[in-house]
Amino acid sequence: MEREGSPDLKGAPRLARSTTAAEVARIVRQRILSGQYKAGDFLRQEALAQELGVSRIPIREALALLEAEGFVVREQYRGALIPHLSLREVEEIYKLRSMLEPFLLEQAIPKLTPAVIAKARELVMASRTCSDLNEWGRLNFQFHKTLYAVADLPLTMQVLDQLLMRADRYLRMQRYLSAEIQQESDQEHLNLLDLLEAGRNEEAVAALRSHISWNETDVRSTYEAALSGAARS
Amino acid sequence: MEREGSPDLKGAPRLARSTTAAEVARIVRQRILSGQYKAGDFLRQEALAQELGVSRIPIREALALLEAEGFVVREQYRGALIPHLSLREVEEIYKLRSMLEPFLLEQAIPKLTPAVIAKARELVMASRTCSDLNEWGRLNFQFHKTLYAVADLPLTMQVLDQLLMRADRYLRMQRYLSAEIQQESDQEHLNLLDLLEAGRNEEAVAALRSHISWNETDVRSTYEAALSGAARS
DNA sequence: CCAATGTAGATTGGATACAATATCCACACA
DNA sequence: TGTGTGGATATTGTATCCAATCTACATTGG
Repeated sequence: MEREGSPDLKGAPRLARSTTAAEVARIVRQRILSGQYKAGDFLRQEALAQELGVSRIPIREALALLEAEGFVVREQYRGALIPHLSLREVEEIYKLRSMLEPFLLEQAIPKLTPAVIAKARELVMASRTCSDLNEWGRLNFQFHKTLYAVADLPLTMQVLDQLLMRADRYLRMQRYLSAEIQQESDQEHLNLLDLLEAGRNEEAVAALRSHISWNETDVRSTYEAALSGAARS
Repeated sequence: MEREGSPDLKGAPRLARSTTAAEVARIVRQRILSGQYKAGDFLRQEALAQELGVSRIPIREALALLEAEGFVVREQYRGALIPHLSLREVEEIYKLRSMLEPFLLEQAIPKLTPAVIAKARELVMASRTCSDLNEWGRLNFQFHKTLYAVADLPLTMQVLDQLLMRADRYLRMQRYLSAEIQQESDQEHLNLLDLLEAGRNEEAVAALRSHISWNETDVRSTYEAALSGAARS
């Protein structure tokens, strides 16, 4: 009977789930992103196993996955540690995004169809009336990925995916402090779509660059404000 | 007694090994690169476990690692499959390298010291007198990574690391057909170091771009030659 | 009082055995 | 010839056990 919201995987639907490890990774990832698990915490295998109703084996595979994604750092015989956010990492993430995303957009533009742009516009509209933090982040991802997908560059997309997931930890921090940034972001997305529809491609790529750059500025200032608020190294 | 060369991990030295899974991943990765395991093959857990003298637990974690690195694709209830090489992936790898590596070199240049350049020169020299294929690839990696390391951009380096490992599968294919490409590559590396030492930084970055571009041309032509040799899709 | 040492509990890493589930393949059958 | 069914095979996951190691705390010596 109990199904939705229950963390127990035993009763989870057999369909719509690849492996238990992947599902565990998904749940733990969400919890790290949502702040339920905090930086500096160790993820205890036994505790996770009991809470999710699975054995330690898939937990360990999930932790391996999350390590590859940068969500935890595993130290031998000590456990899986959630790393602290760092300004250095923000700078790297945004530098890499500003290299990858304009490239992806450029490659995508010749293959863009009205249907793709319509789909992207739908995602922005949904994001504007979205109050849930997790959902907003997901829609944000989907927007970018929808546009880039037509470029058909799976490896590049895979690299970007991991960057966006990492960036999400910082984006969420920002959301706690200022909410109108979301509106600005959505507006910039719409503007980008308008430019693409009008065939003003170079301006669109420039707008994307500027969008990413502004995002970085926001995240950085939020990060620094958070640091000055709480005494930290 | 038996130690060197034995694939059995039971008797491996306790030092210089983090976890069994990481060691298994390292061995399997080498075997994929060296062609001992071929594209299209499935890696069987039980077979690997028996051959390496470990249980299937670390094997499974190793396969998870290798999947994150793109060396295998795991299909549920079917196993870990070594993916075929593809021209599309070559193009993506080299496009990404040509974005990341010049950036890394630019960031590294202000921090380069004579000691670092000397270390890099040593690596090229060693690579010139190196007959072993595995060793040559390792030296090649080390050369690039030594220069970039001083930029102190760990995330970018991690991304590049995975790209270089993937690229290695294609580089090795090339080596089977033409050996003098190695000499050319070494020469270009030396040239790059000369430019850096002379402080001709922009020329050095340009030389790196050209080096990567030439590499791609070589790999592509080798790939296409191999395809025309063996009938394939 | 403080530092070094030592010991006990907790935790990870790994082995083994076993159950459940899905895939693959060969063989019987229409 | 084409099809489908059952067993062999392989992966996925569970349960249990043990060794290696880390952490915290207590003890001891100065």
